[in-house]
Amino acid sequence: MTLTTAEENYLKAIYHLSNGGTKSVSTNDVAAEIKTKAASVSDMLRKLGDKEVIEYRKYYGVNITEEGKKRALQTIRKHRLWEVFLVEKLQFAWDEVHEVAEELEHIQSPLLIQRLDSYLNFPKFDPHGDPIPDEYGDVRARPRLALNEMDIDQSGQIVAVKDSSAAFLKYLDKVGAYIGARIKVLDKVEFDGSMEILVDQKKTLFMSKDVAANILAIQS
Amino acid sequence: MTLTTAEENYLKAIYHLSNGGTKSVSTNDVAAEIKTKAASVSDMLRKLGDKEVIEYRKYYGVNITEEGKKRALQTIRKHRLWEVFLVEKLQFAWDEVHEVAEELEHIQSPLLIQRLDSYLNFPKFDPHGDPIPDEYGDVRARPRLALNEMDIDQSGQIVAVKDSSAAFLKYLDKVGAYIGARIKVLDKVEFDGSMEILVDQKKTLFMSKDVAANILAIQS
DNA sequence: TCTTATTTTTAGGTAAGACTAAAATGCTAA
DNA sequence: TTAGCATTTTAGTCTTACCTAAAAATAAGA
Repeated sequence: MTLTTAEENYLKAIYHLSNGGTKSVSTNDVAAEIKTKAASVSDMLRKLGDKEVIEYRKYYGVNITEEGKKRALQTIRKHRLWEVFLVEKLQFAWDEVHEVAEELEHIQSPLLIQRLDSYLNFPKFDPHGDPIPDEYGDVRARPRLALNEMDIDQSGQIVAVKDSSAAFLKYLDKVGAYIGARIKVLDKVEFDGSMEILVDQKKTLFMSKDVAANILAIQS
Repeated sequence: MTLTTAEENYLKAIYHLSNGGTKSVSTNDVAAEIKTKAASVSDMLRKLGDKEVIEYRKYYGVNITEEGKKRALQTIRKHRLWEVFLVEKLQFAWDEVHEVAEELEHIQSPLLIQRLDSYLNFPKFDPHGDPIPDEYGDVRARPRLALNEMDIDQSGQIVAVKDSSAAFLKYLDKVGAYIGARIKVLDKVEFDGSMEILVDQKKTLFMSKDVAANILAIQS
């Protein structure tokens, strides 16, 4: 049973909103995520329920099924592999890749994805630091913490951002932060939570608590 | 003004059937090419006429306009660049690329195509030997002739096939011929037009006139 | 030229995926 | 426990792209 592009997009949205399938999701939430109207979502939920990728009880929101989770992860895998391709091979900036990957992820060809994966050397993370599921939908997540949770003198590496809006990504680029950057916490201001961060052992960066909370790192 | 995927496919079909815009095309021909019904084609022709990419006179078939030609060539350019990518970078066989390229050609991103072109080193021909239009729609064609038109002792290089059906491509692969192969005509049998061809200075190949007529080469 | 055969178009219908407006359901606070 | 509000669903349209069947236009042969 195959899914249309629209169905794949709904399923992906439900997967994300449900936190990887751990909680149920309301019609309105899906509508907001997909930027469509609740009435359209109701229609689609009935269809996805029929296809058994979600469990749908009218008026009570949806839960994603195991099959649905698998499908969503396939789409996410394709999206993230294309992002790696765009950044590593075609020199896209990491704030330019999302829209194009959103189209590319719907190309139907298992062979294509297999070959792309191999061509990119089986990457485990996309340019935003998000993990790439393997072809069975397994994800090997790294423990991460937000920068504002790190203590003074701790070192690590930026691996992801929470808010990956173009605006925030642009801001990071401008101040010289990026996924993969090696960082060290030089100082934390008690009363407002703002921080002083050493980037790549040379540049010093000041950031508000809000910004720090949006940046995820692994410790080292 | 943008075209939908279906509209792009119709336009491409009309471009091909009209021999690059040199003759007009009938509704039935388009229906056969697209594998749809004449009634659906009539609908679409009206729409494409409104968008001024074709000139449509009811009951008299269509002619592609300059704007339409430009659009069709853009799509062909994208298709062929993706084919090069699939064969050169992802190790696809040349009889496996068509379907996937058919999907990839509809991805909307001028930047993507520009970067892909550059990444592939601005190829001028696709894996089937067909020329890749530049971003303005210009094509630099090489003079080619069918193998059966070549004389004994003439040398050249296979650059394309007329019938690029999977069956024919598979057959060529099996006998050891391919786009790019250096060839020399060793013998031509008068009464049935069959030929003996030396491939890559080592392998000798017998082929019927029909097969030879399907293989295009440049002389050297 | 007129009748027939072929091609093409129109008319009317379907399915997907969106929409608006209205009805139904569930939740909460009095 | 029920009135009112928020959420969700249903009903009815719209557009795109397809379909079949029937009508109209063109082309061809006697």
